[in-house]
Amino acid sequence: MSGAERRRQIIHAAYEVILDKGLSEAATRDVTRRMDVSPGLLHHYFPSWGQLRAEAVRTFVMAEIEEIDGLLATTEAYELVACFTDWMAKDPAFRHWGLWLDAIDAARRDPDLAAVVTTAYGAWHSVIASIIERRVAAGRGSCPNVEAAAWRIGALIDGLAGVVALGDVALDAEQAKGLVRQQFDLELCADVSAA
Amino acid sequence: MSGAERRRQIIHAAYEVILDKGLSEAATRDVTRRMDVSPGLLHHYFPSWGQLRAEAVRTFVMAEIEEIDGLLATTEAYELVACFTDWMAKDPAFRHWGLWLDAIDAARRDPDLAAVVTTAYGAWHSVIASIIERRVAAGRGSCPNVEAAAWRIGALIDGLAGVVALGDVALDAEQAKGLVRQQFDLELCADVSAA
DNA sequence: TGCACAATTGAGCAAGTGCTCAACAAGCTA
DNA sequence: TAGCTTGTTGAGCACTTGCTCAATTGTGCA
Repeated sequence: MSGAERRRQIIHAAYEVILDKGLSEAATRDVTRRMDVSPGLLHHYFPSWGQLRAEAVRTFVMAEIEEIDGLLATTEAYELVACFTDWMAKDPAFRHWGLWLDAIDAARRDPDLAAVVTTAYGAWHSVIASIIERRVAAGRGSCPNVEAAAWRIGALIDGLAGVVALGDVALDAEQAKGLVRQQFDLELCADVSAA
Repeated sequence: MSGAERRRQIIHAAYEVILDKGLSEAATRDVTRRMDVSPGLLHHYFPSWGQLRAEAVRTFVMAEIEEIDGLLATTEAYELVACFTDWMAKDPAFRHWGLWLDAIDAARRDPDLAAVVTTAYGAWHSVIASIIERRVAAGRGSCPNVEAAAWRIGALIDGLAGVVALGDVALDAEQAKGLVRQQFDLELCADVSAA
């Protein structure tokens, strides 16, 4: 197998392991075992587990953002919010948010991950801001401070993801969807001046 | 030293270690080393590290909630939001949110922690709901759906805590404070019907 | 065919993990 | 004083962690 292909395969296996066991409990041997290769192979391609971990998070978090970005690009303005919230809650257990929540948490102690999360956060912020801008441009509401609104919606989703992914009875994916939709409504007709 | 006192001391030491190293990296030996006692002592008081960990999180998270609850109890209605946001951002680096973010994240894989987080989340939700209710009762705004508003504000704060605690330049504590204050304004004069 | 270089192996190391357990110390009761 | 309970010790076990490295395999070029 070629070097580049193997590299990609390792990143993918690492991603799956992290999704299963969580960032902090995933181990190098989990990855090699899943690929059915020797434990040493991993370090032939990646100098350290930390770097592979960050690379795996980067690859798949950015892929998710590109996915929703592409989806929104072919969506009419009046359907943007519905499209966005549907995508957000595509898994009823919010399982695809696990990696992201893990990454935000671990980034506080891992500089490699911090860089990844910071970049992703910027992209995420842009996606939300562009939804608001397109809706305003289409004459469907006004928004006095798009930046602030985008920050609020982004943070709201992260927070909701934490509760829903908890799997408790308190809040399910559908309710979270509703709450985010209402937030868009609040932001798109509000008259609150920026601080 | 009496058993009960020693127990409390261990919980406190565990809390400090967790605050330093994070939930997933903190170890039993860190706790005993910090107390300058033998590694075995810990298991004389707690059957497992997981249970001590959950107990430490429970103790200090509930203490935080009682703190803000007590603070709000002696606050006039028109100052409630300011009091709340000041308390929320009492540390400019949001360091006191680290344990809470850690706990939410780890709770997905740790049933003991899940129970703690669920309870705390309920209390947290009540604190926010009561702020809204008291402001409405004082004639300072209306809120068509207090439950939904409280969920949104709670999740918003968790999400913002994640960004701010990241320590990046993107968003600081003061900005987070402003965003939460604006959210209260949005919720307290909005006319969005519940889903 | 032979050589070179890459990919791959797997034993193994040093460090760290939670936890056990026989032994010891200290204080209280009988 | 003797005995018992309780707090405390620390060596040690079985296991996992990331990572190393000499040895081996395999593939493509000369």
